[in-house]
Amino acid sequence: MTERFVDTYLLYLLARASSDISNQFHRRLKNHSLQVPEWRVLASLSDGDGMTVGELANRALQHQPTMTKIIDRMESSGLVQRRQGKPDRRTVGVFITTEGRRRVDAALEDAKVHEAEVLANYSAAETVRLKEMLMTLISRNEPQPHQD
Amino acid sequence: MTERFVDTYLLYLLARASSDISNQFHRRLKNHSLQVPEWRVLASLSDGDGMTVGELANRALQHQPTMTKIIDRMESSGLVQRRQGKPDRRTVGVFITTEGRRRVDAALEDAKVHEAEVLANYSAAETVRLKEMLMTLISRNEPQPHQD
DNA sequence: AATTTTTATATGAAAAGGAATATATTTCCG
DNA sequence: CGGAAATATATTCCTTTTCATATAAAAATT
Repeated sequence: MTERFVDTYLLYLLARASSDISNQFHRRLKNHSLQVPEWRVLASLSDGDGMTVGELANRALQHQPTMTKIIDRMESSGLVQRRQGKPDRRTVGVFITTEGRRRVDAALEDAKVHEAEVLANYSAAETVRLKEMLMTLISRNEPQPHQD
Repeated sequence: MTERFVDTYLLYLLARASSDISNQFHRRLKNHSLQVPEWRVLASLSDGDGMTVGELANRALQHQPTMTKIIDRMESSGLVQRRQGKPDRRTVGVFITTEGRRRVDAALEDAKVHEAEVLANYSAAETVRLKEMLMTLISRNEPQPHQD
């Protein structure tokens, strides 16, 4: 078993940790009859009062045209609703429906349980430390507004 | 700006950090005329002597049928080559070609430079600590062999 | 105020991905 | 040994994503 470049490459470690642990949870989503993009949208909408398509795309780490289509499908299946809200009439507000909320609530509980399991071997202090490191990494690497 | 569930959710922090930082690097890949899956495969193959399709799928965090198709495309464009190697004749070895190596070498240098930039504000000790935490997280959450 | 530039969302064609399954080979176990 | 189960890869069909661009509204410029 040779030592390979990617084994200590930060981007690989992040991608592998994210992928492995997310996949664990995604298997549980089946119990809630939710697809991954649906979960991401509903979780984002769960504790605010609506977001625009663009905000959702950013939150759910998707491109904007992808999010438009995800919202199309979720609107068809009654999980969310589009509604003009803001004075800026270019934006489109997306709101969770009663049915959407019903479906996401159980998944949210499951997410908290799953997170606790993942962190079961960590002390509270270690958990905080881990999350702080990730938040620092994120804030230091926020996407720059596009420029050529 | 309300505090939302996902803002402190471990899976979200991992996905966001991975996504933001990976996207930074993926923009640089264009300079090397490499697509993301091509980069992942070539980086995986760069310092060994061939891997099977299954090993590559695992390394590159892709499903096996997806990897089969990635290899199809990369073989067409001359970056890798399929070759039976092992005694187990079910497996198919994938090897980097001279052209593949030529293309990946510059990208590898760039990856190291980029990683150094991302970690510029971290001391050596902090860098080690961050990577160790990720490696621990990974080893504690390795995918279990499938069972029903 | 009219024109240009930027920003937010949507659309359409092409590419990629995913789930289920087929095929070939190997391993397991009576 | 011989058949059943398991494993590695490929294939098929269908869904989703991506890239480029269109459209509409707002902001900036003159």
